[in-house]
Amino acid sequence: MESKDLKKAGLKVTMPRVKILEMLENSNTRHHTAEDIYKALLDMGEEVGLATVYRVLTQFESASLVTRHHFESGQAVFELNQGNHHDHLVCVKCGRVDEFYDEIIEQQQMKIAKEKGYAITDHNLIIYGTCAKCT
Amino acid sequence: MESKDLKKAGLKVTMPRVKILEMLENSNTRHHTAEDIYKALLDMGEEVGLATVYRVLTQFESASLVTRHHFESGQAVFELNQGNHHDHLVCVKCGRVDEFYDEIIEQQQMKIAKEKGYAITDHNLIIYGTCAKCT
DNA sequence: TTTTATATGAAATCTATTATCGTTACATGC
DNA sequence: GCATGTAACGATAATAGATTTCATATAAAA
Repeated sequence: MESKDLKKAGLKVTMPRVKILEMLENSNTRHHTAEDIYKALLDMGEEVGLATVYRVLTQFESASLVTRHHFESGQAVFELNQGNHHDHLVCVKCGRVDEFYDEIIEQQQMKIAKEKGYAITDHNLIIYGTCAKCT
Repeated sequence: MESKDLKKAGLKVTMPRVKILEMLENSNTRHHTAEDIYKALLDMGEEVGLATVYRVLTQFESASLVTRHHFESGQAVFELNQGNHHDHLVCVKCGRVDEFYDEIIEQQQMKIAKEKGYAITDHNLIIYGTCAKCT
């Protein structure tokens, strides 16, 4: 039941919010642009405005329900926050996105930050390349 | 003498290109938006169009004279390629930017890309945190 | 020089996103 | 269950960053 998540985040349970959350949860891909979500909802016969999709995604981000990624395309990509941290591999040809988590890199980052006198709050690692299909 | 770099890159030696290169080399900050560069040139009394700044930066990127970074803000940031690859530490409080290079992380990235079937073209690692002064 | 291809600036265009504003609908109290 | 105030909505206008267009200017080859 998603409406609990919305209430918990201090957001009124409205049709667009529920539909967008549902769409994100039921989709088989994890990364979506605002435009993607908008079109998917239209295809499902839902009447939602594009402005609302942007608004709701920003609210979801504030409520830590989704994460906004800035890949190289110039358009923001949104991902549902379910569980663990991971980083991304992005194909520069077809746009495919893979995920990975590497303990060694994580630890190395901690070490570097410590050396430079930083207290880590977050980090962002994107590897760009051509995927197996596009090579 | 920068004109050699331009010729080497197969670019005609024109006033805007020379001025932009000079500006990047003489600036005390390493990261610039296109808009920044445009305004800096105007302040120096140079007549250069914004479109030209964008065009030239893109050409410089193709020629590996500069690197284009996509930070959180969504707008592109350009950095002169002088010497070696490095990644960034960004202070979330004061905006300070430090640089680092870590061989272990570099190698680990290669390994991961290989495992996932990717041929790396580039990567982008930003660690966010609070720097020593802001802690 | 003269020529020729390339680069330029100004303005138009495009794309992603945000703001505005009159209308609609959620949820709380009656 | 219904009224009512507040928050959210959708359509559209506006903005910001970046790119394209096109007539003109200019670097460098002949």
